[in-house]
Amino acid sequence: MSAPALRPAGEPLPTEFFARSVHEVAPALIGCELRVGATGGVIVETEAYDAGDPACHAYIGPTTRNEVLFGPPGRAYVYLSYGIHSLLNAVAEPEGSAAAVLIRALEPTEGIELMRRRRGRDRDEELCSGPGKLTEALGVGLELNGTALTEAPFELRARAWSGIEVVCGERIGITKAVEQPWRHCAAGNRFVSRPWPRDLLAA
DNA sequence: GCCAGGATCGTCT
DNA sequence: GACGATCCTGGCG
Repeated sequence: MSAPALRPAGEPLPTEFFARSVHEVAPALIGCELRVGATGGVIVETEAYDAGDPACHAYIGPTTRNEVLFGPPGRAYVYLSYGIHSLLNAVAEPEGSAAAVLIRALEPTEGIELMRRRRGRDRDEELCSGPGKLTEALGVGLELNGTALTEAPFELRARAWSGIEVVCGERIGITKAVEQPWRHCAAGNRFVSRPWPRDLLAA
């Protein structure tokens, strides 16, 4: 499987973008622009979950909850966490291979006033700096589970920033396979969900 | 500034 | 009946 060539900034991401290893898709999404309706921002933090990963919802096999993970790539997998927060993932890898990228943080760029109202916060750093926060700011709920990220209300465009440095480290908030360095961040970005540990490796 | 604890509910055992 | 891929608040220093 060969990696797609770099795309011009601002070009919509095609479905094939997601039809490769989740460990390629996760860092490639850093710097891409995600919009949902009138709101949006630049992706600055992601985490990869592959099918052989005990922390991945697909690890236990297909269920009614995780069936979207086993479907075609480029779809949104949205689920409820802690009974309160909707978390947004991008399904990756060819159909039948269940893997996904958790979108953990955005740098807000579009519809900031609307996001402030939805979040009840004013500071830009508090709008989308966490997986539960960004779904609230963007208005993403369970009803979008299974919809294509290449179609409305989603809009996903190629890397908006040039010369971005992506760093990786251990994932956050999980109890299984915590040692896997599958969290990816835009280096030095202040909109990530939390500062990364010292031992982060340059990727 | 840091940390402990509570909220809340769908999914799986 | 237990458990989260989380967030916010309040208490303490």
